[in-house]
Amino acid sequence: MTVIFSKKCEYGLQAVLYLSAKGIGEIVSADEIAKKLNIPKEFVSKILQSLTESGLVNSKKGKAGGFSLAKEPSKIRLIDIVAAIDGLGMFNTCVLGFPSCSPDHPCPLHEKWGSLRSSTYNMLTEQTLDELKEKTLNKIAHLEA
Amino acid sequence: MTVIFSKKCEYGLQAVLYLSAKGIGEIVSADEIAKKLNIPKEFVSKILQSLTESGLVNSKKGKAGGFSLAKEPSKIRLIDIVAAIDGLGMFNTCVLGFPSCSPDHPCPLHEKWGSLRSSTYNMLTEQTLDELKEKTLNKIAHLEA
DNA sequence: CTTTAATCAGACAAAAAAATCTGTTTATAG
DNA sequence: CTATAAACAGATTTTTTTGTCTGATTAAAG
Repeated sequence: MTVIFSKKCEYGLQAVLYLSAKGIGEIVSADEIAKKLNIPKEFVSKILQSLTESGLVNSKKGKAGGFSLAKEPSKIRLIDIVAAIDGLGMFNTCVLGFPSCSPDHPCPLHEKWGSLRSSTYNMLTEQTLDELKEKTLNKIAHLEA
Repeated sequence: MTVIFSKKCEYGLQAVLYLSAKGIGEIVSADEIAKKLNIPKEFVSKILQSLTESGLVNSKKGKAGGFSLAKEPSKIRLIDIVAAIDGLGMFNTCVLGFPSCSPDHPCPLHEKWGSLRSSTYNMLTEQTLDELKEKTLNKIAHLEA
């Protein structure tokens, strides 16, 4: 099987969307996130720690501590989270794995894939957390099932 | 890092494109493919064996043996190779990893990603080996570098 | 018929990704 | 102050992916 984002990145995106749905400044524990999203607690905790280092998330230690967004949701783009976790390699390496793929020695899919990849990149760059809030709330409402 | 296709699938696509570039019916050894494409020989050999089981490739044992396409290049689509190696999971599982993602309980990216994914699927379905032959030949000509 | 060069089969090894565990530090609440 | 609940740090384990090795089988060529 193949996948666009690593599991780490999927979980990271889910967690950040969850944070944004709770409202700005709201502090949420890794435990709550893990339970609601059905993610291993220690794992999501690690991911949020790394996003804290990246400056996308704030953390507060001690009792009643947890995580919150470090910026306004309108200032956090999906690509920022992807870049922090998976990096942007998928947007500049050859889809067929040719190490030597370049505009002057393109692989057979260079153009076709290039344009799809750009569309994907643009989508992730345009989508900010605030724009997704309503959809995120809807989704979260149905997670109990 | 993330990736669209697994290494196995990348190598499989490269190898099949290589076969198609050599002309229909032409038999090529795993050794030659491995050397030209800079892929571990045993690995590409395994991949071609599996594609043989899938009916996309023919194999011939013994001296002067090797692999060849099992169908006309115009009848082999890229999606066939992807399906045989990586499966089609990436085209029907949630991009954010929500197990419960569906049209009635969509994830926040459901529509936007869905349309990009369809475009990708369509591209892989439309592209057959014969259509890529010229580009493949060009690429192969530059692999020595 | 014997040598050679190939696929094939299946175990094995190494590396990467995903997940878990153990314990420490920190801050709040009682 | 003390108990508690959280992040934090880092080692460890498990699983998956990637890659390697050994030998058996097969077929062509001399």
